[in-house]
Amino acid sequence: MLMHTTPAAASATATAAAAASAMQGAGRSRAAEENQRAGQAIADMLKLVHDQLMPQRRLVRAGERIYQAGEAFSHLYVMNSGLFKLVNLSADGREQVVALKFRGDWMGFDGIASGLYACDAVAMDTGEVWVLRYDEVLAACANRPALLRVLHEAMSREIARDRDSLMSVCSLPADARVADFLRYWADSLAKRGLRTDQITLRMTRAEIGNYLGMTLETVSRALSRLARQELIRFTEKGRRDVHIPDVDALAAFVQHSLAPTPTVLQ
Amino acid sequence: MLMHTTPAAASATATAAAAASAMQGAGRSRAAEENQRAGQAIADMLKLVHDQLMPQRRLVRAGERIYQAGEAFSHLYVMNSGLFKLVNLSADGREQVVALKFRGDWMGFDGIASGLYACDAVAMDTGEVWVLRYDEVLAACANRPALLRVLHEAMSREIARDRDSLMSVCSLPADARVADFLRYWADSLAKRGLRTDQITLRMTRAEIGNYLGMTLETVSRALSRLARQELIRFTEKGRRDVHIPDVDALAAFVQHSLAPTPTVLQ
DNA sequence: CGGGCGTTTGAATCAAATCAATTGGAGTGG
DNA sequence: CCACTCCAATTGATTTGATTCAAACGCCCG
Repeated sequence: MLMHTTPAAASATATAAAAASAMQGAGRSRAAEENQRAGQAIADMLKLVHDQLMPQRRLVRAGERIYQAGEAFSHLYVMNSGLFKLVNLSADGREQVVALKFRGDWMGFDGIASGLYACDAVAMDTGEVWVLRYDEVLAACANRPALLRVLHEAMSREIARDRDSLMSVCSLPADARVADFLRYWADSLAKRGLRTDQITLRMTRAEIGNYLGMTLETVSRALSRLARQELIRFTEKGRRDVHIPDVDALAAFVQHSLAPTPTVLQ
Repeated sequence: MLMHTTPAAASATATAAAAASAMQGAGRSRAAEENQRAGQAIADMLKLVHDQLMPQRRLVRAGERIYQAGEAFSHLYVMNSGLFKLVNLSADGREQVVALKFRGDWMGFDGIASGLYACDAVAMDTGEVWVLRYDEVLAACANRPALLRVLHEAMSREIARDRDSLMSVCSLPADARVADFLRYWADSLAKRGLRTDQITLRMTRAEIGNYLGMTLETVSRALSRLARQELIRFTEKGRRDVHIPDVDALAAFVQHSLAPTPTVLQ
């Protein structure tokens, strides 16, 4: 069983936590800076929305649905805290988690075109969402370019993200897909100023598998293999909490899983 | 080599085609109506964009790239004719077709958030795209709510479509995925007032496979199996042209490929 | 006519799904 | 506090659908 932690990787792992706070290496600190900028952008966006639109706040608990597929579209939602999943359902009853939403993300865009929401938005944790009437948002945007800008950025980000998901599902083997999922989750937390070394998956293996296009057993095996390679670690009690010693090592694992040796090709 | 057309499947196929053609009644005509409405909406949108923004026209030939991943974002593009693919590329050099674009579709949204285009937009056929400076679009939207509406609808549609793609890739076996791809293509043509019984795929098997997350051989086999079940037919010369006798039968095939018998479940 | 691609098809292999059994916590109630 | 149930998760054995490797075909074009 190939020991994947090469000396380089191991030292990277060991220093990662320290580096993040002490911010020693060039690449590392640039990533950290970028995350901080992103975090500031999210905070600024929330402040702008809050000040300009004075949204109604709504508290949600795990399992609550903010909107449902087929319902008439009327509102957009901005997450202030918590965690949501968006669940698409097809004509024949298949259900599929198509996106995860964190603080600062918008929900409901899928309903604009057809006038009906295309998916369910389900809270996976207690949290607070801001409720915005779409027509009021539009009205407010008319004379506030900054507001329109953040709205478009949110939609654009969603488009780009959905495509990354598609790419991951289409081109990565199971283990790498799970690794990429964890990497993305950690990244999302980092951009929001939260610690990334210890993340609590509020999803069952079945839900993760559904999101990633694989069975729950495959998710479980993939996690076990990642743990065996020390790319992740489980906390003593329970296996819902995942410790990620080094996000970069996870990212590297994803990259190398397709190109064993990046042969000099064009 | 197991003959895949069991008596049950064969009769189902046979009756599906008959039913669909016989069913000039309710379902069929409603779908046709809907397509016509969609076609009108596209035409209206193009007229609006044309009149309000007086876009610069640009003619493209197969293989030309309208924009590239990493390039600074500045313009949006609206397709007036032709066919485009959007190709994402990852850090490690994987390439992935993430979307197909037809007349009336917008391109470039992915660049708004980050300020850089996230993918390549490649023409697959000669065509005409309208070139719009994003800042001019925004300026024009300020006092023209209708323009803002069509812009948002385009983004919304893209989000919804991307999620449908993800769902298809995650939850359908290879044959159904190819069937769903053809169904979607035919549907897109129908919405644009074009004939759907005879479609010309301007993609190689390798490209289709890349888009659908499978190998070119699997695409080829899937097409052969669909042809054997008479869900599609190849024209005498060449196998780039696909004849779809009945789009509804294709859709039915997709639906039944997961739930053999919709057991009375909940 | 012959080379070069794109496609098809077959056979072997492999990764992931399926089937099945077991473990491990969280929660409940005696 | 322990026994009990229930559900999530893990792990193993087997099957299966898709990939890989390989060969042959058909078509377009110089």
